[in-house]
Amino acid sequence: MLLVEDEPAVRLGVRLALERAGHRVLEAESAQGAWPLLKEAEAVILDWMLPDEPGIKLLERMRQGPFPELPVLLLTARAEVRDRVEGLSRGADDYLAKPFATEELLARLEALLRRAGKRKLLRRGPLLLDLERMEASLGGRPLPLTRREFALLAFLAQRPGRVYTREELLEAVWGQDYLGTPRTVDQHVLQLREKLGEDPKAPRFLETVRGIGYRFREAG
Amino acid sequence: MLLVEDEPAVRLGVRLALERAGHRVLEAESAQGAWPLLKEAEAVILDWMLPDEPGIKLLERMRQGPFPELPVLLLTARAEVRDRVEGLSRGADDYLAKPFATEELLARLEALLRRAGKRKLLRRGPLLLDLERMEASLGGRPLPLTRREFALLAFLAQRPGRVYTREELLEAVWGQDYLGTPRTVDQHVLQLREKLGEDPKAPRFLETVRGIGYRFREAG
DNA sequence: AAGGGCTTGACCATGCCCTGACAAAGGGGA
DNA sequence: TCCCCTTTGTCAGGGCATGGTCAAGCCCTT
Repeated sequence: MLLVEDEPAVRLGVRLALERAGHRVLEAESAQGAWPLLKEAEAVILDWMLPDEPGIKLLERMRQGPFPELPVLLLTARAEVRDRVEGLSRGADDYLAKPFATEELLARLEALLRRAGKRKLLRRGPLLLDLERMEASLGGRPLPLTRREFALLAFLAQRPGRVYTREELLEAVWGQDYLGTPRTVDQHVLQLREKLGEDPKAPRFLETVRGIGYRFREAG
Repeated sequence: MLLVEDEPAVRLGVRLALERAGHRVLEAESAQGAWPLLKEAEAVILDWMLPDEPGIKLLERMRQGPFPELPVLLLTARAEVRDRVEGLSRGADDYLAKPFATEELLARLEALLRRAGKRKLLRRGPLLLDLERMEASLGGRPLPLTRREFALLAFLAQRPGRVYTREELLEAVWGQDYLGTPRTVDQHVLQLREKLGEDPKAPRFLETVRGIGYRFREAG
């Protein structure tokens, strides 16, 4: 997620909101600074006015250049119909008028990503699972998980609050014909907890339900 | 029971198996054909690949549309973890890899229906017992119970007003081959009363019937 | 051959469960 | 009413099942 915005206060606010929502954030203060970061980005939040050139100019170069598809959300101080039309016609996928609520921003971004990538994302607080790519991130930082770990975590996170026995987990994640100790599940839970930075006393995500099994903690 | 499968041979085989097991079977060969039949179905057996669109697409539309809860068993030729994760993450309740034994199918379907329908809740005034999750709450607050405590309380709460001897409780909750003092029951009743915040003089839930045993107090 | 992922068995900490002992309460008879 | 016996409440300690953790080995991929 690339954030191109020259005003520090706005940049900080948006950045924090994005990270809270599980995005990894790159920043740039100018069109020039943004250009080399584009190839890292899945989407761009672009200010209309930038110190070196109008954001819309950058957008135009992107569209005619190597990034014809990259989702762009345009931030503008002017909310006039005229600007809106201009922005969209020049290749923005959506726009948002300042001042805006961060929730609004997040919601639009979500919609944008969904429309653009049709990627299936599973978000649980700071934890983000990209089910299509089998990639995970925590608080914006990429989280390297193995296949089993990812599959187990994704399965549990699918229904927060529901408790699964080790046998159910083995069947769902390992396959119905799997033979092996139920304790294997424990081991993977251990690995996951470590990678997730869980406090052994008060896990944020993976809870043990003594005598039964494990569950993903409900939101809140 | 709605069966969505384009290959006639498979469809026939599964259909016969389902009917032998006492299910009424609706059939569809495509996603499009399946849609209007959904509202009749108690559960869906859905092929991953269909002539008009992937079964998983249909599933997605169901989940986001009018059938967020309908149990779905996904049939897939691919048994890879990746597909499994994707399928389950998109809202399937279970999956089965082709080729499969019809017995296997029936067994899973059975489990599915049981799981779907059997979210049994037991409510006794402010006390709420979720028999599936083995979770209890009192007046809206979660009530942490151990396995034994929960089993004992749930058993007594099944029939309020009925008195059980310690021997009956031991047999029902501990198992018929259990050896041990009947006084063990007392201990667990004690624990339960404490957790339930009972007034020793006038218990709201767990009553002692002197000379006989215990009972769950009748409502009112 | 090397490396990483997966699995397993072993060992250890924790907390549940059970028990035995003692205190308290109920109930019947004089 | 008082006494005594039975029944139940309560407490604390120990055994044991359960889960956490570690390390070694297997297997697959590179």
